[in-house]
Amino acid sequence: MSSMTSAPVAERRMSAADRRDAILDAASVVFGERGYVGATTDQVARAAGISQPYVVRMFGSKEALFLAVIDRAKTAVLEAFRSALEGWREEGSPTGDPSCVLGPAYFELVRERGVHTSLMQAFMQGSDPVVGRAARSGFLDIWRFLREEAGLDAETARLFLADGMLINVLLGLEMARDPAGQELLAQTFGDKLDVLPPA
Amino acid sequence: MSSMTSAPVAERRMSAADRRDAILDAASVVFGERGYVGATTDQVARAAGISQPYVVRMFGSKEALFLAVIDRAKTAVLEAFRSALEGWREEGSPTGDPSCVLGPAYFELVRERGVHTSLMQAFMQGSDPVVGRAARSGFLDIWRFLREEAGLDAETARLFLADGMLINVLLGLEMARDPAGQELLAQTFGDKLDVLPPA
DNA sequence: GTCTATAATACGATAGAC
DNA sequence: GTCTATCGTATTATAGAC
Repeated sequence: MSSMTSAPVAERRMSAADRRDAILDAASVVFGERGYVGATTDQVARAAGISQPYVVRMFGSKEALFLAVIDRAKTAVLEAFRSALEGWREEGSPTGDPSCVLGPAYFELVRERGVHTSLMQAFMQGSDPVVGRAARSGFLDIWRFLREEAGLDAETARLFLADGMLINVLLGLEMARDPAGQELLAQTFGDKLDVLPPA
Repeated sequence: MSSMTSAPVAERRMSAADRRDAILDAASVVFGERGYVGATTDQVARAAGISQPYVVRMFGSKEALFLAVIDRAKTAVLEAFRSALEGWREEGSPTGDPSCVLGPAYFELVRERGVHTSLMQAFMQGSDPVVGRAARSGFLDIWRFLREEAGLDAETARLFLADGMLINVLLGLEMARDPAGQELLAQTFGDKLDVLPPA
């Protein structure tokens, strides 16, 4: 009876791999909202429905957990970009600039909660010896993708990244909480960022 | 002999106002590097050359100190913008877009250490009830300046803000620490952001 | 105006049971 | 695979002296 359910839907016991994914899902959101230092392993544990020591046990340390979170977020961004780029190349590629398909791909990632914000929180930890190095490396991976794989020139890549950083900031600010902020969101990105955190 | 020096140059005793400014200078840098939660009042105190309890005594709480830091940073940005805009209007105003003088004004603020980064750290604390509200309010003040005082249309304001956020991120990443990062800086903003933190 | 000493708490991590 | 109990430490804030 208990062995019939195998989908990862809030079970008491999970395989280590499923549990790991569930923790990463929770951690992405919590780190994205509170930042690397501000988030506690206990908040991650509650969000994942398990005990705090188990979170630490699973990843070894808070630092290792955060590194796993930002690596997964970077991978999600790059996979979304590669998929969009491939689709664009298979089709007629109407305009000469692939950034018009990469932008929508970036917006769609907002649905996968915590991707933009956890990455951004990492970007602001440049002074941390370990996290800072990983954050720079992740940012540079995305830069290299834009320049080398997508073939954007430096100026186009800068404009694209700048828009991305503004999106990240507006999410980090939780701009939709403020009435005037909603107006700003509407004027800048239409309704694509009008997301309120569930809390 | 001791009463002859009155400039705020690392004295043992200062007027409350001078000491307050010195603490804010130190706090801007420390908060900018480590973030609101990651920075400790003790780190601020050491950077300011005084004791930790005195920092707290002076501002009441770490939260109040951070609010003072971001308010001062926002004011510095707006004053730099207003000054640049005024100069542009007094002259011939060659192009029709004031953002070409606001950009350089923003870059010059990098010399005033901690302005961009402490603001950015605040922007990523949107989920904090007190700090988040102040951060949104500060961001909206800058947005309103761009739209209403500088007269930028929504699209131009968005592009300008996006560039600003990218600048903030590259500073937060301390991109100049990485060789490949220096190359990125050179390709995107020339030598205007090639600043290494003294630490 | 500024310090030392310290209280109070929150947090990451470990030990060990089941 | 997961929990409870707990240690050690770092950090904000207060009390009180000078």
